[in-house]
Amino acid sequence: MITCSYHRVVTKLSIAAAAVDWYSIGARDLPWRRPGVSPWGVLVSEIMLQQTQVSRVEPVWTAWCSRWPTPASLAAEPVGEAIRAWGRLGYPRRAVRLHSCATASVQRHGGRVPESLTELLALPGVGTYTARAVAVFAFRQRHPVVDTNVRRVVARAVTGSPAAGPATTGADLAGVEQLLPADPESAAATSIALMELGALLCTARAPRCPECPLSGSCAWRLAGSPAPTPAAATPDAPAANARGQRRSQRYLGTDRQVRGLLLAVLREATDPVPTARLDLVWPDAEQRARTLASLVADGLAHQVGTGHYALPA
DNA sequence: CAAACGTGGGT
DNA sequence: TACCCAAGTTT
Repeated sequence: MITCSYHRVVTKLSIAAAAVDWYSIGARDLPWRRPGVSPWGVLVSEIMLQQTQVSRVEPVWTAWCSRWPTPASLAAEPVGEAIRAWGRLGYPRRAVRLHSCATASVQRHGGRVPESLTELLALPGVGTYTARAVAVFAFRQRHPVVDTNVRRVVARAVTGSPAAGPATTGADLAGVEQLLPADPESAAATSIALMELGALLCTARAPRCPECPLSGSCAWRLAGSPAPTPAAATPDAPAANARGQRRSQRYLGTDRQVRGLLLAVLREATDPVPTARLDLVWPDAEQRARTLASLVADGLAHQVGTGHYALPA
């Protein structure tokens, strides 16, 4: 009873402390973590890092923050410039939303990134994770910050399961809250450490348990590191069908691919592109028309005159 | 709530 | 080589 819950608290605080200790020697030196980075720099990094590897974000973030060191500097340029600077990071609507974040910061928040969770959540492209990441990493507030890495670390170290279950924001936040020290600064350090641990050691595919500071108390290890249940279908990667046939390709031939092909042409052009040139990137005229229209609807492309397209002004 | 949304890293 | 998965958000 008392002893039991006491040990439970000690264990959880130990997880936080061990992760933070490890972080001081194991963490990467990432540019957006360096002293002096503005809240805007943090916001830019968090948006870029959504579903995107660190190694791909680094050069784009550096160039972006050098060119647009403040929300006002980006808001002063056409959104098309943001889309161009986004390069091949993927999910280019994030560039449009980041430009909108800049505009909103200028119009509603005096040119600064807002500090409250509520105001952050009101920014386009800023959801539960990103709002908390900015509030904690840029403004040092005390909130749980739960991304896919943290969910996996907690699933293994605390719950003992091989992988994180489907995202359940409420329960995930409550679970991590239990691990955080009371002091905001320590809580922030814990969140970054858990994320880094998940990214470098407690990885999804081949975890480096021998190097992990939590391995001694990890519930998953203690249970014998059971393998995850086989064919778990993920949203974007459906498992084999009922007849056991090979799974369908996720990307080739999809609207996603065609959008990417089309947008790449617009991004690299300095002048409006004639539709005849866009016709070259994909043979199916109907799919081309559909995806081009979707790019325009998403604010990623703009029709110029009758037969030309360009990045939006 | 499931599906859509890019592009490439790592094994 | 496949194929999973990556600091998620929106509709």
